[in-house]
Amino acid sequence: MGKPRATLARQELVIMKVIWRNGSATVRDVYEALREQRRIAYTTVMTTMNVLADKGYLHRGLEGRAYRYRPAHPEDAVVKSMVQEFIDRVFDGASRPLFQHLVERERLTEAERAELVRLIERTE
Amino acid sequence: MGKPRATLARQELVIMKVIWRNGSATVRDVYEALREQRRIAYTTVMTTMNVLADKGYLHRGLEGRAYRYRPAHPEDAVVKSMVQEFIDRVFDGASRPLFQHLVERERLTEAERAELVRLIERTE
DNA sequence: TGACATCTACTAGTTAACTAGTACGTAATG
DNA sequence: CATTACGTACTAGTTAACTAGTAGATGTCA
Repeated sequence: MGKPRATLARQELVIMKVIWRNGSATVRDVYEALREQRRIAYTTVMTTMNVLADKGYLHRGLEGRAYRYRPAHPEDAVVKSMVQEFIDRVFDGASRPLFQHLVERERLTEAERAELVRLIERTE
Repeated sequence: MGKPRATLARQELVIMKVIWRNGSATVRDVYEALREQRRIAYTTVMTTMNVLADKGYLHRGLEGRAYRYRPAHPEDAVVKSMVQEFIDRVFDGASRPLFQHLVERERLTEAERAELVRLIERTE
């Protein structure tokens, strides 16, 4: 009895990225882009894009005889909510542990550390 | 044709957290813990814990007439790989954008900023 | 105009995640 | 010893995600 999740699934996010990058896209546009990476059917892309429209992530508008899909929300806002969901799910809402993981994740050079500090200081 | 994912699903993570917190646990232990939050069947917990054992996240050992489950990997290591997977999936492997989101995510007080800077400086 | 390309709508099959029931064995207890 | 409690094994149903095929409409072009 799985509960309905209005979140972006793996492949849905891949498709959204293409559309965000292009500003808008047709099924064919996305199909061509995905085809460069792997084998996938045109109809698979179309079905997923219609799911995204149903979920409210995309708006459809007729253009000639094909539909053109536009993002309903800016990438930044959607990614932000994904980060929030991840923090909630994995760290019970606390962002500090994630910070910790990030700074420990990779060996930071002196320059990179300085860069991060600057990033923090700069933010209001 | 979904591909097999050896990742921790939502409810699986919830259960792992209980077991990490306790060091080890029986099905009943986890069942009792989850019951405090919501309605769930004993057998549901058991099935999921056996899935976790199958996936290699838990080891089972008989104790009396019940099994005792122990984490196969420390929480830190598993969470680390989850962070990595998230960064790969959402930010195409770049951790910087995630940093950016984090520092912008919440209004940081002066003290919190200082805390973060200290965290960065402290890390080797 | 006939063949072919292109696009949508509709249908449907697979896997993972999640859920829980039934059957059955064993231990405890009156 | 009969009943109850508790644990596992096995089965199975639902939803979301992912995938792709078929049918049919329409446009294009030789």
